[in-house]
Amino acid sequence: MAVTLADVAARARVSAATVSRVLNGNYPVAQSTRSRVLRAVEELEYVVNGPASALAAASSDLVGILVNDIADPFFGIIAGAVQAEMVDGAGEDRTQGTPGHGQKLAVVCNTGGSSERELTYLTLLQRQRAGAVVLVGGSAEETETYGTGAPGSETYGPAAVGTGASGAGASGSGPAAADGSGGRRAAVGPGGGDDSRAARPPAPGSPAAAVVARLSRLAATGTRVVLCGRPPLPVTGGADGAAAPDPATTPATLAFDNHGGARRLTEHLLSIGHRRIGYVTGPPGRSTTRHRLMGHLDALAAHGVPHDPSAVAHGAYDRAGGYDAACELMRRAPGLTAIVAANDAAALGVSAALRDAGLRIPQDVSVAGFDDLPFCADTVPALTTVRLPLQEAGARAGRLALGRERPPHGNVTTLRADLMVRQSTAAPGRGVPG
Amino acid sequence: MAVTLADVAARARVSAATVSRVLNGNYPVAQSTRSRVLRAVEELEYVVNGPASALAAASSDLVGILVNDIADPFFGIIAGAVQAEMVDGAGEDRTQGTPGHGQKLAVVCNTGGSSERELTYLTLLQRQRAGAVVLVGGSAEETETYGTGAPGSETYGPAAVGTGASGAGASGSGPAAADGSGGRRAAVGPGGGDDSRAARPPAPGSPAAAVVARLSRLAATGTRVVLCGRPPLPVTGGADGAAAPDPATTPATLAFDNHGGARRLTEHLLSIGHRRIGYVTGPPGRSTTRHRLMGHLDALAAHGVPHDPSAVAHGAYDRAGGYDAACELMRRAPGLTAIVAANDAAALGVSAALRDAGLRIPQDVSVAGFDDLPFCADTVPALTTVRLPLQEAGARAGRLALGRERPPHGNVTTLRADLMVRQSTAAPGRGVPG
DNA sequence: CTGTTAGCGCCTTCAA
DNA sequence: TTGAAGGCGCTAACAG
Repeated sequence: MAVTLADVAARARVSAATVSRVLNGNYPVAQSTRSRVLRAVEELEYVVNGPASALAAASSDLVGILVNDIADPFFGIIAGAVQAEMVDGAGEDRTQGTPGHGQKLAVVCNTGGSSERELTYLTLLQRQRAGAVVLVGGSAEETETYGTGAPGSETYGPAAVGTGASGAGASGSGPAAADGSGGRRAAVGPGGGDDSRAARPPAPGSPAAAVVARLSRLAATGTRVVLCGRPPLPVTGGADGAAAPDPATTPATLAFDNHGGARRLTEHLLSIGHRRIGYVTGPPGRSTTRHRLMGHLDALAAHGVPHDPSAVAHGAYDRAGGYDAACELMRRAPGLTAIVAANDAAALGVSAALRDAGLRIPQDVSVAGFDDLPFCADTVPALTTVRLPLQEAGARAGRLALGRERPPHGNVTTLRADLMVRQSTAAPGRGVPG
Repeated sequence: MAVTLADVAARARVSAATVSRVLNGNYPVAQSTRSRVLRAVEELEYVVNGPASALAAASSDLVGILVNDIADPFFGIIAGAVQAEMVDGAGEDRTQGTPGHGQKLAVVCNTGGSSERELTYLTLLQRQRAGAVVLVGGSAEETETYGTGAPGSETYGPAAVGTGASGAGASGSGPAAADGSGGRRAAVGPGGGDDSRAARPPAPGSPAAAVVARLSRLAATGTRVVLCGRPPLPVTGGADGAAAPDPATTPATLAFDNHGGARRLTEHLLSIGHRRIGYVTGPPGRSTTRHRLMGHLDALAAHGVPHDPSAVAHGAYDRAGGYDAACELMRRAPGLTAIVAANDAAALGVSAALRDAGLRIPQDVSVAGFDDLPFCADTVPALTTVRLPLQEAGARAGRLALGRERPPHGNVTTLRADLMVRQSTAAPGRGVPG
């Protein structure tokens, strides 16, 4: 059917082995032979058979990029940066005449944030013997205790996401203090509350646990695994061995400082006088959702502002989620003078809801987002938000996946999250009417 | 190293062939044997070797989706819809226990709109023996004659993109009437001006030509090729054979009615009284750019409004391009009462530029976009635009790629483009000051 | 229904 | 520097 190596070899009057060596450029070949082979390749329009070469070489040039939502620019920007890194980086000893040879095929897969689909794609990629896998965006977490943010919901209790100062293994510390009554963690310094701690171990048997297991196996079989905008993998193996995480098998991680960014954002609002601040969360069961909310709550606690559960509404990372959650907040938490959304898209929805209710931004109510997507500067009023270095994160993830950049000590890097104050936040106004 | 079929076979005490049959579910196997095999698969955590099976079966489950800009929601939405179709559709006779088996690995590749990178990815996909390739978004075109839109620039001359009523093979009809003096095409009925005609043939030897060639070869070797939001492939082979396009080798095409949508949008503005209408184009050398501009110009011509080349500024499909182009328009074309942008993101930039110049929308100047991305409804004021059925396009493209939907007669479907009138357009105001 | 037998196209020693 | 030969892991006839 298709042209094969043997055809090229015949035409160039050499053996298949020689053609292979020319094409892979990893072995000395006489210049004259080389050009003869190259010409035959051209004339025959030969294209390497990827599966065959992957089979023989036990490796492929596939690199998978898993994202939660491909339609969300947050992921698009990161994925684009990863891909750009792959394309640029592979141009070194390319054999001219065979375009794409030596290139990585960086492909993005859309998981919709579901661990099941994540698992499906990981399996598919493992089947293809992908050389690397980059997972972008928050990981799924258990959500049994997810409710309305009321006291007793340990999921969001400050203790569960402490600064580390409260001791290791805090996950069993119970529901206490979820209402923010404990100001004991007020001294959280900068950098003390990032997302670089390992994610909470998922329930055994859950899809999330399966993802973790499969990632370890991938890493163990030579596939580079990179986590980008995602917390480090939980330490597995709990009871049996207490085995220290093997650096070779521990995925390189680039975590955003979601917690710190959220904290600084809320601190900004507090500093300009707000006391009744509403919060619209992301979807339940996502690490990012939890980290951002915790940053917000920690800021409140640190400033002695009691946490009012009714000021937290559960939303999603999109416009509709923000809109609905804002409506709910207006209904049940009158007096709010500011609303923080878990990301920019949700903030857009919040703004729309407020406007539809006849409230002005920021004169009546302040609004803030998170991520600083490109459109933030263009909204009216321009949105106060937290800037995440998406491009940089993607580029570094790409380099890590290629092995062109050494992972940092401990395999975890935390990327800064900078406050961007714009026009959507101002001193408290009349607030949401009661 | 890794677990192989033979390992599973040994453990299940059957032959490798039987294991293969169980896994592929395409052949009868006794229930008892089947479950024994499945258990062995589980216990050994066996994962099929994709390359090996692709080699043996001479096909793979890889499907490539090529987009111009993965960070642009326009592409993200379509790509997401394509992927969703792949995931949902394959659930039929999945062998429980081997997640992902029988699934397609739909992957998106970011071309940046460059034919070179498009070619690179096509080569890579061809190497992997991808089962299908979906190309999303306008194709690259030659741009030698691209200038300031002045008369004489045949690239944008109405004749080059006629309704078909003016006879076949109109591409040589010269630069006449580019100033809109000919109202002869005023009677363009609905659906008469879509993008379903074949794209202009690229210059021989250009990367764009190479893309066309490679697509034909892919199609000829059994890879399904689908064009989505992209004009049909130009008819190749010009002089020699005049071979009628082989339906089996002609890619299925889903084209948006860019031309008609743009025309209707400008007609809307004309109908509410605008006469001095500015236009911000997309990047040069893209079919979409040309089609949309032509729709605009045709509407002007049809209404007897002379075309003023200085009212057309060349931009890009992003916010920055819109901003800069709008600034240029304000400088050189005073008196504009409306500005149409080639897409929504650019419209955002146009709006920002106008606002920065102290102009109100729509009281002073009306603004319109194209695509109707989700954020359009949330801008202030809400953006008048043209809605493209992105989800539907992606879903159908996915089904075509899977062979689950028959391509239409002639292999080309044109998707509607509906005018969405919102608050950013109104009766002419004071316009751009001179 | 199940086992046996050949390759699929390429890479990689091992010789020459 | 080049050729010959074996095998990567799986699938697809063909027998039984």
